[in-house]
Amino acid sequence: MTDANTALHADATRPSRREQILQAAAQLFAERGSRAVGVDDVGAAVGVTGPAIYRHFASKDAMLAEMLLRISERLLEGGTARVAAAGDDPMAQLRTLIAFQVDFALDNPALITVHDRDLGSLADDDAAQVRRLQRRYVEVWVDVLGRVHPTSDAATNRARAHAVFGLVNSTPHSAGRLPRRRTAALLAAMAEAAATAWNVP
Amino acid sequence: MTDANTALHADATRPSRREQILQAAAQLFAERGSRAVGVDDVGAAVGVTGPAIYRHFASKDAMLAEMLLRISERLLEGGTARVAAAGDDPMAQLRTLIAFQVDFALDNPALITVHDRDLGSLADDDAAQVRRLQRRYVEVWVDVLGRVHPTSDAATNRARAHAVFGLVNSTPHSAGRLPRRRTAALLAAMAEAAATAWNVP
DNA sequence: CCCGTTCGTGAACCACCGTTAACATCCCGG
DNA sequence: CCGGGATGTTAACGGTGGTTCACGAACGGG
Repeated sequence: MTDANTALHADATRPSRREQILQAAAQLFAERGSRAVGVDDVGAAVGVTGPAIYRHFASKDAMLAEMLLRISERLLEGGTARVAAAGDDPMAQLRTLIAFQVDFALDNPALITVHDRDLGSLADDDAAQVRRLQRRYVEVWVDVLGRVHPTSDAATNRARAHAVFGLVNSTPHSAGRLPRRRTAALLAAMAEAAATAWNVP
Repeated sequence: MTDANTALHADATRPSRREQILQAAAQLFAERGSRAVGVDDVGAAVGVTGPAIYRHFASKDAMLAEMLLRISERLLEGGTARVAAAGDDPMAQLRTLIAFQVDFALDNPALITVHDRDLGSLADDDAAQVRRLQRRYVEVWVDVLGRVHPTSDAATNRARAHAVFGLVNSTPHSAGRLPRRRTAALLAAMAEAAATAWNVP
């Protein structure tokens, strides 16, 4: 009871502190790398001292784990939902997937950065779980790409998917210099051109 | 004299130990991140103890600095050389640039990984110098892209360049699963398609 | 043959950082 | 009004890891 009540209480009246911490930590982790960021830094970013964090997270690693798990879940969930809502046309599915990934990357450049930089700083089981989710998300892309390129094998389409991710996830390197609308349109056009490139073995 | 002799001696008869260390360190840094790798790890990877490294490098940071500086220099140098040797045709220039970047990324996935993950772990002046080199390399691309897309402004072409880098530098995520030739061809085709995508503001 | 340089080792030093413990404060429900 | 849980604070502990030091061995040239 205490457990459920606590959780409810925390999640209902307090989307605050815990989320604040996660968000601030994501920002700091993206800027300097999780290992270079101290617990005190994260605390300071939300106006508390370092050890206060342990009232909300079991450990620094648990913070990172929850962060990465959430990202992977959001991507997988959003990706499958978009594809499901896109009808049967493979190109339409591809375009929604691209739009989804572009939006996510533009909305959360910090999460994108942390997502593929600090996976290695995770405990083995957490890392494995994140990788499972990532793999499933990649498979969503591979399925769609497989319908766009019926003659390519899965390995090729996996490489294609990773290449498109790399393209879209370049936002942390080029963000802010261009108005968001233009960046989104540019990335979407480039991603579609890359994903549908035809003169390939 | 001592200095010159030492340097000559070291570089002539000994492309060995120092280079070994840099290479092993690059590998380890790419796998776990520079901050997660101890000097003992690097030493062990080349068959010596940790402190032995200080016979070859002033500090762990100096190692990383030299590593990143070399990468940036090789990219800038190679890129400018290729463009210069490619004649006046913008598309030919773009294709050599792409081929160059693809080859580099496939030959040195570890360096690619470290290059944009551990820049933040560098002393301010070293980081600034690396960034200067990076920027000049990007400008090489921006110039070429500017001739391919005469109606786009420089900011757009910078975003384009970063997107292409992201695409090509996805090799660490998808390497090994496909034969190198096929990966190279695929990435080159995708990169060219992305770089020349036309339906853009 | 011996001196100095190079390269390496093992031990010790020291700073940093994640984590825990002990103690305050605030606030809400009975 | 009062007791307990949630939330913080400061101080301290302990491990890790970069760096330095004092010393040894190989080795090439005068």
